[in-house]
Order: sequence, then structure tokens, then C-alpha cells
Amino acid sequence: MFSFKSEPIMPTFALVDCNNFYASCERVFEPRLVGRPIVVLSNNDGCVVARSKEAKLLGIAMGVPLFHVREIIKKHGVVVRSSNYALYGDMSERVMNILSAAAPGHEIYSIDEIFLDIERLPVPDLGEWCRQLRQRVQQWTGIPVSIGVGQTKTLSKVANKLAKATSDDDGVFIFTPEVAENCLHETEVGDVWGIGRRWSKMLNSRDIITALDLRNLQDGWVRQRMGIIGLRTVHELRGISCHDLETVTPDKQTTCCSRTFARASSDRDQVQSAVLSYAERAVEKIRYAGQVCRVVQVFIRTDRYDTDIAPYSISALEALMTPTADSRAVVAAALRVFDRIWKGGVPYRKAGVLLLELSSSQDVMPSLFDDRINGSDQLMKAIDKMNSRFGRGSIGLGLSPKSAKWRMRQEHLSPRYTTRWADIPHAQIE
DNA sequence: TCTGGGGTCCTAGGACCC
DNA sequence: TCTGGGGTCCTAGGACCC
Repeated sequence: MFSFKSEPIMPTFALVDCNNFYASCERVFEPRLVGRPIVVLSNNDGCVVARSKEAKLLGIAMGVPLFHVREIIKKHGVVVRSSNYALYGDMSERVMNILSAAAPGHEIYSIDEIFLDIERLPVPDLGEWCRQLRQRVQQWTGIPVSIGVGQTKTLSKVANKLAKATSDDDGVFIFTPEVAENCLHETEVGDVWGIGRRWSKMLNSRDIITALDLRNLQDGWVRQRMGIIGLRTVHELRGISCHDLETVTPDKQTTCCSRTFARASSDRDQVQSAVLSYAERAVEKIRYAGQVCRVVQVFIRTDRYDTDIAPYSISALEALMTPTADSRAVVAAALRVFDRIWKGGVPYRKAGVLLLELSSSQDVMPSLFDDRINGSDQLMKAIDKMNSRFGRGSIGLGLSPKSAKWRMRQEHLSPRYTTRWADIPHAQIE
């Protein structure tokens, strides 16, 4: 008889997550904000989308509307900032460059998170390696990060949450089978990656409170109530990896540009000009990604929070003859769709344009019947170049009046320190 | 008389993520 | 006064075909 010695289960994934990323970015260039409560707002300055530790301690919840926390902000002198994506995107790139160079494989998961493949990392002390990596990012970019290590992506997420609790000193947590039961018992089921509000509520109502409870459920029960996705999550909690590292970023399948208006509008011209400007912005995005689209979808809707009005939402789409990234073709299609769905007398609050069936612009077969796009590439390149040099919206199709009331509200915007010459920080020497 | 059933494609909606 | 934006994946149900 052979005797099989079971292989020791080795940790595989490290999840590195920037602490309070947007708030930390604001602090890098404005050190006086260190130690003060900061919140960063969504587009339109509507909701709180990021909070510093101090702001969290004041009880400001994630996603609350700004007007709900006005009192707290006033009373405690909370610093308020509009989202500055030019700054956050650039800072993210710097952090990711450092982290991705440190491991044999990586997956950038979001603007502030990256999974590292550390299964075969030849280091004697993994904890020490993590602490040094963390130190390096802090020193080179000014951004604090936390690192969680586990056998699956889901467990590395659990570990990361535990690491955050110690982010003032250590900021590193390694999830091992020895500590599994304890760690999962201390983790609320709703804090598990993949368990959102709905499932959390459903599970709690059945007395499944912790990640450990979830891990111990029977497969059939989970499959029936939470589908294949829920089952994968449960397996991952048991240390069975179901989500591989995605080292190549797959091309996007859809791109969308949508906005909530500052106030509802029934004015046809106003809503139309909003829709057309979203179409123009969406097509810019796919050009930047080297893609073309075949289908253009437009939607307009009322305010879904306003209980005084009848909810109304409509969308429609149009397939183009040739896949394209030409602003003129896409905007014209958006206009035709808009004309089809427009209905007067409705207080519209939100609109958007989706570009669907995206593909690489290199794979396009030109159509015999569509001769409009001759010279398209050069024209679009020229437009993009001018906009990148002189600022977005410098040149376009002449359809977006600047004063329209759907324009985005950004009353607390910080400078674009790292991506705009005029905003470069000044150092003062005394 | 008998009112099937399986396959595919599409769409809308629901769940999740950051 | 005031409630984000941009994605992915899965599933259920309808239309259609044989």
C-alpha cells in the first residue's frame, strides 16, 4: 500500500487594497488633511462614496446622500471633496505598477485593489515580505495599503478585512487553515465577497449570521437558493478555488455613459442635448479602448426615489450597419432612438447611452453600403487629440450647450495635481 | 381523437462588485 | 433643494423552430 501524505495547503492569493483610497489620494497632496475626517462625493456631489477613518468614526455611512449628513459635517468640520477621477486614476496606476512588479502574476481588480499570485513566491517569511511591500508602496506613493493572504480569492478578501483592522501598525493578515474557524466566525456573512444586501438579509432571516455558518451549509440548499454563484462563494470559503486569477483584462462588452440630472426636466431640447452629449462621451471611451460598437441603446427615466410621481422608464436600441467608433454615426443613431422613445409631460431625472456588441476596431469588415465613414479615423483622432490637449469638451459636434441644467455638479473639486500642468503642486521654501 | 417536448436565441430583470 | 456611475454574470420566460 502506498500512503499518501496530504499536501500542505499553501496560501495562493494576496489581495492588496488601498486604505480609504480616494481620501488617501486627497491627503497625499494636501498633508494638512492627515488626521482630519474627509469624505469624497459621487458625481453630482450626491452621495458619500469614500470616507477617511475619522469620517467613519463619526458615523458617516457609505453611500449616504450628502444632505443626510450635513449636520455632522458642519459640527465636526469634515472636509468634503468632489470625485477627482483624473487624480485617483493616475495615483492608482502608480500603486499598481509597484505591486504588479512584486509578484509573478497579478490581476488588477478595481481602481484600488489588486490580486497577486504568490503561490510560488520564493520567500522564507511571507508575512515579512508583505510588510516590506506595504512599506514600499507607502514610501513611493504616500498611499497606505492593507494586505490579506488566503488560499482562494474569497479568503484573501476575508483576510484583507482582518488586516484592515490592524492597518495602523501591521496591516497584514495571513489566513491559514489553523485560524480558519475563528476568522470566519468573526466575519459577518454580509462582509463576505459575493454576499450582497439581499442575500445577507435572506441568510440572516434563516439564522445564518457568520461566514462560518455560511461555509457549513449544504451544497444543495445553497445551489437552490443562491444559484451557482452562491455555491462558488461557499466553496471558496472552504478553500476550494473557483475564481482564477484573470491575468489578461478581457475587453469590455458594453460601455455606458449616464447621469442623473441636478433637477428633473420635461424639456425635450434639454433631455435630448444631454443624451447626445452622453453618446459623444461614450463613443470617446470606446475609441480610447480601440473598440467599435454595433448597437446603440438610449434610456430615459424618472426619479426612482420620488414617490410623488409615477415611475416611468423607457429604452430602445438601434443596430448600426457597420460597427463604428465614429461620433457622427453614433450620435445620429442616438438621436433617432431618442426621437422614437421621447414622450412629453414626463419629469425625466436620468438618461444614458449604452454602446453594445463592442469589438476590436481591427476586426471590422467595412460595409459596401456605408460610405459615410471615409476619413473617419483621421477626423476622430484629431478631435480626441484636441480634447486631450485643451480639456474635455473643447471640441465636439456642436450639440452640447454649456449652461444646460443637466451639467454635473462638482463644487468641491481638488486640483488635478498629477495630470494637468496648471494644477501641479507648488513647494514653498522658507 | 390527441394539445408534446426539446433546442436555441433573445431579452429583461435581478443579483453582485467597486 | 438634495439619493452615483459603470460594469459583470446568471436566470427565467417568451418566441420560434422542428
